[in-house]
Order: sequence, then C-alpha cells, then structure tokens
Amino acid sequence: MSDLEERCTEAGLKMTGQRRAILEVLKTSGDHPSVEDVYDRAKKLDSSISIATVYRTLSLLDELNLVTRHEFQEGYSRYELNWDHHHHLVDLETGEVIEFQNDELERLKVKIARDLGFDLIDHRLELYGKKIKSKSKK
Amino acid sequence: MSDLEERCTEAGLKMTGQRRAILEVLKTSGDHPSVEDVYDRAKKLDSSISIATVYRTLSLLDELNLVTRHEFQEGYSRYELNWDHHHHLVDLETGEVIEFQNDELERLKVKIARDLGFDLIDHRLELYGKKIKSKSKK
DNA sequence: GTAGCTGCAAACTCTTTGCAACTCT
DNA sequence: AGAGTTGCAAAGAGTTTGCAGCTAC
Repeated sequence: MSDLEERCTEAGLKMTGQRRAILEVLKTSGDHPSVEDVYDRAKKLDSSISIATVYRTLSLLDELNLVTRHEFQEGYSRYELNWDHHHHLVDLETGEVIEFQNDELERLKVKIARDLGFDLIDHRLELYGKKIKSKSKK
Repeated sequence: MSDLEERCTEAGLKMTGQRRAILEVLKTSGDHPSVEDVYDRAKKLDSSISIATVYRTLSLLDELNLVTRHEFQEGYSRYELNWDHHHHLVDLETGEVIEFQNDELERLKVKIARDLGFDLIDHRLELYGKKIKSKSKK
C-alpha cells in the first residue's frame, strides 16, 4: 500500500530517501516503535539518516494524521501508522502492547462527550493489566 | 481530611515542612497542577522549598498511590490527589480539563480486559473535544 | 544519634532548532 | 533555480541525582 507516499506528496512533502526509509520502517513495523527504534531500523535502509530527521519526519506525519503519537507512561513517544482505529492494553509484566477494538466502547465515549456538551474530536484509552494465570475458565 | 498525612507517616515518610506544604497544595488545588505549578504554590507556604523536593515528593506520593500522575499530550506531567476515580475530557479550544465518571465505562473496561485474558490493574481514558455551540438539543 | 530529607548544581534524557550544505521537483 | 530537506552540533525543556548539611523521630 504505497499510497502512504502519495499522501505525503499530495500534502506537499518532497519524497527523499530518508523519508522513504522512515515510511518503509513504519509500514513494516508491527509494534509501536519509539523514535530511537525508528531511527535504528531506518539506518539499516539509509545509513546516513540522522535522528533529527526522524524527529522532524515523525512530527510532520503526525500533523498530517498519517501516524499516531503515543505517550504511554514511559517518558518518551512511540509511533504507529494511523491505519485502523484501536486501543491498547499494556501487559504490566512484560511491557507487551496488545491492540483491541470494541464497538460498545466507541459508542459509549461519543455519548459521554455529548452528554457533557462536547463533540468528540479525539480520545485515548489505555488499559494496564496482568495476564490471568491459571484461573479455570468459568 | 488530614489522614493524607497519616497515610504518609504510616508508609514511613517523615513529615517535614516541605512535604506538609506540598500536601496542602494538593489538597486545596481543584485542578491538575504541573510540577512547576505545585512548586509555585508550595513556595507561598514554604519559601525555602526547592523544585527537586517537589519532584521527589510527587514521585513518592505516586508510588504510594496517593496521587495520580497524568501525561496529557503536553510534554510534562500533571498531578492530582487520588481520591475519587474519574476520567478527563480536555476542551481542545480552552485547554480546560473536565472530570467525569461513568459506570458503564467502568464495567466495560473490566470486561474488555478479561476477554483478552487480563486482570485490569490500571487504565486511563482521555477524551478530547470541542464544546457544542448552538446546536438545538434534540 | 541516625536514617531520612533537603537545597543546590550538575547531569541526564528526550526533543527541538539554527545553520550551511545539499537535493528533489 | 529555488524551496524544501538534511546532518551536525548546540540548545531547550523536563526530570533525576550526588553530595554535604540539616531535621524529624
């Protein structure tokens, strides 16, 4: 799906090698990489890339809404492509991030906002939990 | 409600003037102050206090779960007493933070976590919206 | 008395930015 | 050609930490 690049050029961005590398990294990353992660992975595709460019590019992509910036409680940002809408459950024991989607939740959050007199523009929900060990399924 | 101090001493903390000032600030703050905010307000009660102490104390209170640290998308932390459980709706036009609580949401998030095989330990939900202007109530 | 706490300043981490050189279009 | 982009290094913002002196218990 290379219309990611299209959407960048449509927005007036020049397609440089560095940007192509970063987009490629994002497209092939199934996780939620930090800036440093993106930098390390992009360096393998374009060893001349600098971390300043990664910061600048990710900010641009965020402004274009092509990417979502997350701030889990870690003191730094993580990014992911803004393809499908979902939320995150963070495994507190392993740090693993699980994605989920829930229609009832989507409906509910719109209702909550409207009841407060607001149009919902954006939102974020994060769950933090521990894997249920050997509890028998009930 | 001064058993805030009690809970600190119970946890083995010494009750110094600086800590009393910080607790007082938290108790009398209806908003969600940043570290800098807490520092400024506490200085009025104890002008000798340093920002390092504010950082250290808020971290301690966070560990004791007496306080909740928020990271709205601003690049710094904000704190509030951990008294009643609620969530936040941020007015994107004014920056105002509105608190709300919703039972259906509480129920739903536990269910979502359990369906994924997790015990829910913590979570955060933030809504970002704009005030509905003159739409007639329908 | 002493473990814990504090202020200060330096250090650290993450992120942004000024600038001169370079490169897409 | 020229506006946009880059790497570099320096600067910024927020936060943490080492240390010597101080304080609650």
